Amino acid sequence: MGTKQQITEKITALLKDSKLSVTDTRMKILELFMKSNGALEHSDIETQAGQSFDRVTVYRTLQTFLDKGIIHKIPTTDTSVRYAVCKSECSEHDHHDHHVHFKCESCGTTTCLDETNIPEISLPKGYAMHNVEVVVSGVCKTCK
Amino acid sequence: MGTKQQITEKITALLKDSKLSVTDTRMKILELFMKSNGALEHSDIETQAGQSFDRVTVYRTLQTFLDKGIIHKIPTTDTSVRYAVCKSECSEHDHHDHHVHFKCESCGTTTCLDETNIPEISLPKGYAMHNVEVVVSGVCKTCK
DNA sequence: ATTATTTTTGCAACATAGTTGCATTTTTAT
DNA sequence: ATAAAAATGCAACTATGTTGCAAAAATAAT
Repeated sequence: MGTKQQITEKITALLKDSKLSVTDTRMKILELFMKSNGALEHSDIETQAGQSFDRVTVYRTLQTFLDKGIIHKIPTTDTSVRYAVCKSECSEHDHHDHHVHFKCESCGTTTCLDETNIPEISLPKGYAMHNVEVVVSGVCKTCK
Repeated sequence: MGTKQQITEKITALLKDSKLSVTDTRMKILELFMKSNGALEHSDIETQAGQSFDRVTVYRTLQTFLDKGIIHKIPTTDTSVRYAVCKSECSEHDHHDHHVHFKCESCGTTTCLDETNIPEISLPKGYAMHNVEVVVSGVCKTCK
């Protein structure tokens, strides 16, 4: 995991690589993502960060991270929007998260199963495929 | 597709099979689903039905249909919730929609590709799978 | 067919989620 | 150290979803 300072350095580097200003909000939110073993939604961030920053700032920060390919959204069947940090292969203009997302019905956590590949899906004639999202629900390793 | 009256009879039968009272709202909303070739979200229903019924009634009707296995939700990466009618194999207690959902980036329509099966996905050790959701995005047959 | 019971609907009020404009503050560049 | 650019916080607003309760409609019983 690394020391507090190592994480700080890593986050700073990530922001600079993405040509983003290094601000307290961005640092703290990225830190939350790094620490968390699952995906976060807006409300998680507000809760876990205390009352330290404005709702609007959180919305804008998440949007910025999305734009830069630092985080990605995970599809859900409710109104929540879940975000997770992207693997290094993702970039601003070449965004792909071809891994399986797993939602645990017991603890509610959503995680990215980075090792688990998505098998080929053959669409009917006439359909062009750009992206595939897979969300598996069940019981995770920890809850079992 | 059938005449107006045939559709009405079909919908009435569907409601009675699900042990639901036959009401104007439920008839009209189910008719919208039947007519639509794609998934609908709450706002679509309110728009397409005119101002004829209350927001709250629409929410409650959709929830009822979900409970009875008449419709199912489709995962999205935004805050919208999309619904589509279930195939006949679905029932109240045995709900499964093991087909691929396709979201067209051009026309925005989400459709169920009932013929397209979801391939096996092997999860890491320790994970138990209950359900799989697949959403493919790209360009649909019509828009191509 | 009429009435009684149950269910559904619509309204009001509320709660949560997300957006926009603008002034102030912070960050970065000079 | 200062100027320019970017990010933040606040206020106000829009959209989305929920709950309780009384009125209306649908089903069941007589």
